[in-house]
Amino acid sequence: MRRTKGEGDIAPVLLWFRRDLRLRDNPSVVAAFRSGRPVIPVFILEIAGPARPPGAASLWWLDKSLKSLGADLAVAGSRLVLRRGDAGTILSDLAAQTGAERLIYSRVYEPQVLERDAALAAELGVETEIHNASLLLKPGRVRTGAGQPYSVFTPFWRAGRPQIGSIQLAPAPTSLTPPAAWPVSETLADWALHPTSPDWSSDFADWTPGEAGAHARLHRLLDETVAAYADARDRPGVEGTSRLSPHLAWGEIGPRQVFAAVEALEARAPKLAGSADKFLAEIGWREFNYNILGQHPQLATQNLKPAFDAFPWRRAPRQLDAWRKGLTGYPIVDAGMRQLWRTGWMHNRVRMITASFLIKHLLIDWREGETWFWDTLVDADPASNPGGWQWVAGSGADAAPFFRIFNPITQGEKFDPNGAYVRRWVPELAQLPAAAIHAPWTASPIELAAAGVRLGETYPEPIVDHAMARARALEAFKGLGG
DNA sequence: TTTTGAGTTGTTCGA
DNA sequence: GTCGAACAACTCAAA
Repeated sequence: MRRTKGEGDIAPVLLWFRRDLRLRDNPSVVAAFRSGRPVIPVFILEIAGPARPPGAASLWWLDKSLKSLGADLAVAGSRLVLRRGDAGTILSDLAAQTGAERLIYSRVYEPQVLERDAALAAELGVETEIHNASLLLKPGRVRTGAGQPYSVFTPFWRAGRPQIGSIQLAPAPTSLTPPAAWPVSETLADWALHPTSPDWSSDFADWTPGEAGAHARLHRLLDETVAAYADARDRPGVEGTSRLSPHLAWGEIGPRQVFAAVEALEARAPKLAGSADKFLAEIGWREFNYNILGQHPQLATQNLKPAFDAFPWRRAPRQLDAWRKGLTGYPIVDAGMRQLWRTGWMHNRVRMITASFLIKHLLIDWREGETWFWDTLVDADPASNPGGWQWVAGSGADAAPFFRIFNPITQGEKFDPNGAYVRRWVPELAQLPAAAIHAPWTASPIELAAAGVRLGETYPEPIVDHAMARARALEAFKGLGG
């Protein structure tokens, strides 16, 4: 039903939340607040939109994040209107119902979404105001001396970081003017984003989706993690990483906020700068991957290097299944895959090991792994996830050379020396001595018996032999062109 | 235009 | 045990 505007009515603005689920330093929120008009915040769950559909773990996160945003908006005297369906139709209906004359939102930097949004803005018949809430450097902005986009990380970041300039963070508005009447909203319960029968999310409890949880992680990073980041980030058995990735993925915190906070810390504590720069480079990789995605919209499905199109990937459903379930017989691989399944997240070092194992030891198409990660990671990101997989495969930008094949045994011994990570996620091996925990088949029968391990029964034998697999991969990848 | 140095994260082998 | 070289060749980016 169309509301009739009376004398003195001020047309409200529609504030469309997307992957910017925060109030602090959100340019769209600031713009809506400064408009001086009533604000109607809305989130639209697009079932068949242009965006890559979020996986199950991402939807688990979204459920909590929207709840948190709704609560934060309530404190500001506002609400979050939830709708499901086609964004164009819903926004058009909302504008008609509420008399809104302006739509404010932040870009989603997936090329297909950018394209649809441009068409949507043209068709909607209301003024649109578009902001960047999720990147430090807009894709395509950083250029080489010859005016080309970068495809190698190090020169990209060397050139891009100084272009970020000084950052003035915007606070959250204390209040948002409500409209005279609220449009109808669906409920999160309607959407059923939280899994049931079975609820596989019982071990996701360490996460606190939402803006407050994001800032708690940031403060922990600044107070504790950054100082030892350079080394500790490689130790999966230690809390050495920021764990900001899922918060960044949904925009509960923006890279500007993280970058500014870490740079401020570097200024206060120059001794930390080396370690902190290592962390900032990870933020840089996120930027870099969005830069690549902007140039290659099919990053998740097409090899960046066409030479890989001819690669003879193996079809090995049972091995793929063993990989997904964490039953490969290589403890560090299995620990990673189980951590992913149980918690929706995997340590970065172990992501490389498990990805390398799938691609190089099993010769299974990187897209199989990318798809699995997309569905199971709470931080699944449309740029970073395919970018990372293509990097490991060697088909991507600035990719790893083909002969870099991670040895799952030595990687385990090097980065999980006492086996804490394996013991936690592969409990059937927990009683093995450290010397054998990354290669249980090397343990003596006495050690195995004492640890209650029966290879092939309580824990699998390796599904491939490392030396054979390495030689096979070198042969297969040889001559693909680096 | 040509040249040059460099390139996220490794492994293995032989001295 | 430690160390350096080989593992290929290519492409990028800047001088």
